[in-house]
Amino acid sequence: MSTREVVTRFAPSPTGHLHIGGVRTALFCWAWAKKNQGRFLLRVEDTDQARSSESSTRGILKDLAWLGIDWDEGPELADDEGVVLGGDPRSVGPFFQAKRLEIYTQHLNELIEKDCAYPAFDTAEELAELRSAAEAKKETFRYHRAEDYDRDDAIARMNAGESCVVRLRAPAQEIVVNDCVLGEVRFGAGELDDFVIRKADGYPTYHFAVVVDDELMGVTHVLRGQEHLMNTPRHQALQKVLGFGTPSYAHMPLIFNADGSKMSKRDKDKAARKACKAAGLKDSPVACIDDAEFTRWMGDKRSQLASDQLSWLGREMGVELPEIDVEDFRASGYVPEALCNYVALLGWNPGMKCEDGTDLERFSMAFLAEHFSLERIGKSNAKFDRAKLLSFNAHTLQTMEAGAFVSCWKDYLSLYQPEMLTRFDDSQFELLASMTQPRCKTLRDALEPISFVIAGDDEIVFDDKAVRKVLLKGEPSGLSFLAEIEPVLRAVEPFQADEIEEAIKAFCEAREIGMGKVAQPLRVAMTGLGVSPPLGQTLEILGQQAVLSRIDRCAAAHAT
RNA sequence: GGCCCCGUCGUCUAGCCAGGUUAGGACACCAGGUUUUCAUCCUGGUAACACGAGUUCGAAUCUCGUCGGGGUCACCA
Repeated sequence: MSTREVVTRFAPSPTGHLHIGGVRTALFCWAWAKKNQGRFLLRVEDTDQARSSESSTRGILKDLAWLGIDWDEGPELADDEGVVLGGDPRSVGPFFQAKRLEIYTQHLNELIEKDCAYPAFDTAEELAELRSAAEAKKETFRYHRAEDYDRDDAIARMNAGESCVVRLRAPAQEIVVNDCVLGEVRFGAGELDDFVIRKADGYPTYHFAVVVDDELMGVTHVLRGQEHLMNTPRHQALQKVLGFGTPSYAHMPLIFNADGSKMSKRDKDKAARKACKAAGLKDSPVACIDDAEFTRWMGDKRSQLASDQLSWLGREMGVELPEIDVEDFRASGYVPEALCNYVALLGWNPGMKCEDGTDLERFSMAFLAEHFSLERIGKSNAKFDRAKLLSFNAHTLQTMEAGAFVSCWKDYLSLYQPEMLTRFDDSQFELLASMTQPRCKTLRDALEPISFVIAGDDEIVFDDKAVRKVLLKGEPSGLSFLAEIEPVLRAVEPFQADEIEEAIKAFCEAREIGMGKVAQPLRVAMTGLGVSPPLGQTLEILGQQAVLSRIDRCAAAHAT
C-alpha cells in the first residue's frame, strides 16, 4: 500500500442546485477522506460558459455546509459559526476550472505536439450528418481522423485563428477499468472514438479538465455516480498520453424516484402543472410568471419554470412540490443529520448490528467518518423512499435534546417563518417546543400540533364529530363537565401545567370519573378537536384568561 | 441498436467473495397493547432469493443461458 495521503474531491458543475445524488456523492467522498485522515476538496467545474452561474456555486457551497459536509480545500465559505471552509493550503488551486485555462492549454499543446491530439474543423451540421448516416446503417457513430488528414495544414489553420475543436486520437487497445465497486470492467479495443478535449470557445471539455485537475490536485480516489462509468476509459486514455497516474475509481449506484424515473427538477414542474390543470387555470395565478410564459409552460410538458417561480406557484395552489434539491428538503423541515443518514444508506451500509440484534442503520456523521468503506458500497440502483426519510427525520427530531430542538426550530423559523419568533417570549417558546417536539415529523409541521395557540380565542373552529362525541353524547354530557370544571380552573394558582393537571385530577377523583370525561371536553373547547398535547401544557400556554374565555365560548356555541 | 452495469420482502438492504440460515433487519402496511386525546413507545403479523439449466450430497451463494431494469453513446458535466 502506498502511504500517499488520500485525497477525494467533489466536483459539481454550477448549473443548478445541489440534488440528492450530489449529496450522496459529496458525502461519500467526504467520508472516505475523513476515514483515511486525508483531504476532501471541492472543485467547481464551470467550463460550460453558457450554463454556469455564480449564484448556483454559492448555493451549492451553502447547502454542503448546512449538511455538515465540510471541505478542506476549495472555494472559501464562512459557515454559521464563522469558521471558514476551504482554502488552498497545498497551493493546488485555483478551484474554478474557468480560472485554469492556461494550465489546460499547456497540457493540450503538448498533446498536439506529440500528435496525440489534433485540431478538427467539422461543423455541427457535418457531424449531425455523419451521425444520422451511421444511424441509417445501424452502426454506432465513432469519430476518427480521416485517412488523408493533413496535420501541418490543420495546425496552420488553427494557429491562423480558424475556429476548431481539438480531439484526442483514441487508443486502439482494450482499456480495463479497475473499479473499487464493480471490479474489472473491460472496454474492447476500438470502442473509443476521437472525442473532443477542447471546445471551439477555447474551454476544455469536462474530460480533459477533470483528468488534468485530478492529477494536479493529487486526487487519489474518484467516487462518482455510475453514469460516469463510460467516461472512465476516456479518462484513463487521457491519463496515459499525458503521463499521469490513474486514481482509484469507485462508481456508485444511481438513485431514482419511487416509480423508477429519474429524480429531476421536472418532477416539480409536473406536480405544479397538474395542480394548475386540475384548477382549470388559463392565466398565471402569480405575479412572477406572466400569462404568456404561463401558457407556454402549461402547453409544453418539457418546459420548465425557474425554482422560485415554482415555489410561488406551489404555495399559491396549495400543493406540495416534491423535494428534489437540498434546499427543498431544508424548506420542508428536514434536518441535515437525518438527510445525511438516510442518503448514506442508499447504496451503502455499515454491516454492523445494534445491541438488540437489529442492523445498525441510525448513525451520525462522526460514525460515517470512522466506518465508511468502499467495499461495502452496493452495485444496484436504489429508489428514494420518502417515507423512510421522514421516519428518520422524525426520529432525529424526537430524540434531540430539548435545547437542541429549540435552537434548531428557531433557526428554521428565522428562515421560513420569522414572524413566529417575535410572537412568543423565550419561556413560551420553550413550552411550545416541548409540546411539539414529540409530535412533529418535520420542522415545517412543528406548528401543526400547536396551531390552536396561534389562533385567536374566537377563531377556534369546532369539529362536528368531536363536538357530538365529546360534548353532546353521554349523560352527564361533556358540556356539563365543562361547566363544572370552569370554577376549578379559575381557582388554579399558579396557572401552570402541573398544578392544572393536579386540580383536574382531584376533580375527577372526587366525582369518581375518568380523566377523559373532563380532558376531552376541554380539548374540544381549547382546540376545536379531540386532539391536543397533554392537557396541562395545553392550558398553560393559552393562559388562564384565554382558557376561561374559550370554555365560555364553547359552552355558548353548543348550548341547547 | 452498440457498449457497459445491475437483479433478495412494496422500498432500502444483511447474507454471496471462503455453498448447509426457520433467508435477518429497517421503513411502509395490518392487528393488538400502553397513554386523559394525539404523537411516541411496546408486542405480534403479512411479505422476497427474476426464470431455466449446470456443478454439488446440498445453491440466494459457484457457472452458463434467458428475461427484466438501468446507464451511456454532445463542441453538457
